[in-house]
Amino acid sequence: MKSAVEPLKARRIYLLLRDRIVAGELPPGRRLPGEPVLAAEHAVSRVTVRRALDLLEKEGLVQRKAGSGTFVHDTRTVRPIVADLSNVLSHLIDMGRSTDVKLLSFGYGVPPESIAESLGLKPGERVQRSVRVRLIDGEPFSYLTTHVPEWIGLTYSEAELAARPLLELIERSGVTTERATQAINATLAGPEPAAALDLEIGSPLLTLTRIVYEPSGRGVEHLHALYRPDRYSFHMDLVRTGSDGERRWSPALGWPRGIDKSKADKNKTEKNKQGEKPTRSPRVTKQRS
Amino acid sequence: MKSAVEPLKARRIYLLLRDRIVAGELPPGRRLPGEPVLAAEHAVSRVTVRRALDLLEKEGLVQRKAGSGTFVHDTRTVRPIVADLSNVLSHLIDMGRSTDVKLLSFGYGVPPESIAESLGLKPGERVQRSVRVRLIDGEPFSYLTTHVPEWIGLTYSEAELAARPLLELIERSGVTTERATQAINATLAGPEPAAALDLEIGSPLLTLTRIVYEPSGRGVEHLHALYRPDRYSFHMDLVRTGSDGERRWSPALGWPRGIDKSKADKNKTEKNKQGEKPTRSPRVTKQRS
DNA sequence: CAAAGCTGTATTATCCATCATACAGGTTCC
DNA sequence: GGAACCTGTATGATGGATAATACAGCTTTG
Repeated sequence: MKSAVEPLKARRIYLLLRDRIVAGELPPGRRLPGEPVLAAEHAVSRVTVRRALDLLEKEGLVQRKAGSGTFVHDTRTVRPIVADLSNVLSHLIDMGRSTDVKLLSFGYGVPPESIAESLGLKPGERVQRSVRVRLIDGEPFSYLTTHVPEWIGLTYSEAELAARPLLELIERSGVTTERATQAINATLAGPEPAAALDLEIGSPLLTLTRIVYEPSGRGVEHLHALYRPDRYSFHMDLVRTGSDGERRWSPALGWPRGIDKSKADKNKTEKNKQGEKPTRSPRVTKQRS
Repeated sequence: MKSAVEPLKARRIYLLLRDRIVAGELPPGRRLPGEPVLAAEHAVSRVTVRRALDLLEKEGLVQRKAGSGTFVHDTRTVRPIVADLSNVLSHLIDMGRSTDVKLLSFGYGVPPESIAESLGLKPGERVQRSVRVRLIDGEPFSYLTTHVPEWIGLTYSEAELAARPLLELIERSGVTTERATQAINATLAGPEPAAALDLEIGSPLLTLTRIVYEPSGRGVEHLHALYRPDRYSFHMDLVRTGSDGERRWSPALGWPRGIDKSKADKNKTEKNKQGEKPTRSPRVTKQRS
């Protein structure tokens, strides 16, 4: 029979420790149990424990000091970018950080059936396919694969795609975009995304699949996005709506400053809990839409 | 030099093939290249290729026929549950499927600092912590860790928690919930979640962290949820809003019918469940005939 | 300073995933 | 039927991950 492919022991221990760290069970600054102790606890050799700690260190979750110990790193310094549901990078703009785009692949052809179906294409209809990587401060954080019907794709050049948001190019071509559906999920990094995102194969990735429709109902863009979870995540504010019978959460439409708030608030609710009016975040929009 | 912990080759090839399948490059029904061909392509032995195919088969992505070949399975029969952003299982209700809850852990204590901070607790303030697993049709799909201030948690019993939604219990206690923030991300399964969700360690998971606030701004619930991506995903409809200068996507509040339709075709295959009981697969390491 | 920790590093032995190969049995097609 | 595929299964050889052990150098503590 097959012996199921089991993760390496080092990886096992890495995941275990990582969980305890991100769960807060091991708070920032705390010293981890010594390597011999960990080795005994998990019934592995010290070499294996060190491999696990190597991984944690490479991810910036712990910091090792020779002769002293291994300490949980203050992760607050390494925060992921925050995006709202519209995929707008919230405080990216405020902070004036720059994003670059690298175009990995560009071409035309007949798409796989699943894409054709979701775009509502006629059999054999051609699309433009592109693969892009987006970087922030030189570090890659997203891997985008897009499919656009050929008749739209032909209205802009390869260089334009690398320079401007795709949706802007689509709208410039005269198409009106009105409706979209998107799904968020998780997956593991295959070889190409892993290489492009500077990750190891098998790393976790956040996925977003979005299909944009024009009013007639035809699809005009199919986006498959992969995000590094340590550099990107989706945030949103919810408000309780509906009358008593059918209560549920709805996305807050007031504007995002939500995440920053949830963080700024914590200090506030503690110290001065008089209802200070939430300061309208100064919309310093760098105009990047 | 440290030889970095590299994923097993079998896993590598598994991920590669999986990507090509879900991307639609290998459409349902298509025969995969033969095992010897795959082995040559990836410069590995046939045994390793088989291990990769074993994984794909176990996930239902391919179907093997002795003497004939390995075929891409029609994945449309194995679709994840769909939830909107409010975390409401959309057509789950329509279809009359049942969800059960298993309570894995229940107790009171002082939470880790990161939780206390996000709930806005006073130092040393106690919380109720619970870990639950949610199942659909007997299969686990989510692993929920919740922290609730003690004064709220004491208003209901352990049994009630296992039977009713937590938020309902909180509101029953007299607390009004008004606002919440949530973040969606991805991670790898550690030992406990993996066991509870019937997954291998290192499987990808979708995460949702939600903090619910009462009007005064105090946190009343901290939820950390892990979802199996093959059984759960977030979907939403977006509409293009805003005037010309500042166009963006907003969540559509009207009801999703787009996604439901794509799934409405329930070609129930007979391959659903064999009589085998999934309780505990005896880890057969070696077997000689 | 000295003792007791700790991390960093090296060595050798063992175990397991992978390799290379061979063969059995089913399916497809001529 | 029979050739040419395919998957299923078994074998021994090999290499990399892990184990067990030892020691060096640093930090903290008394």
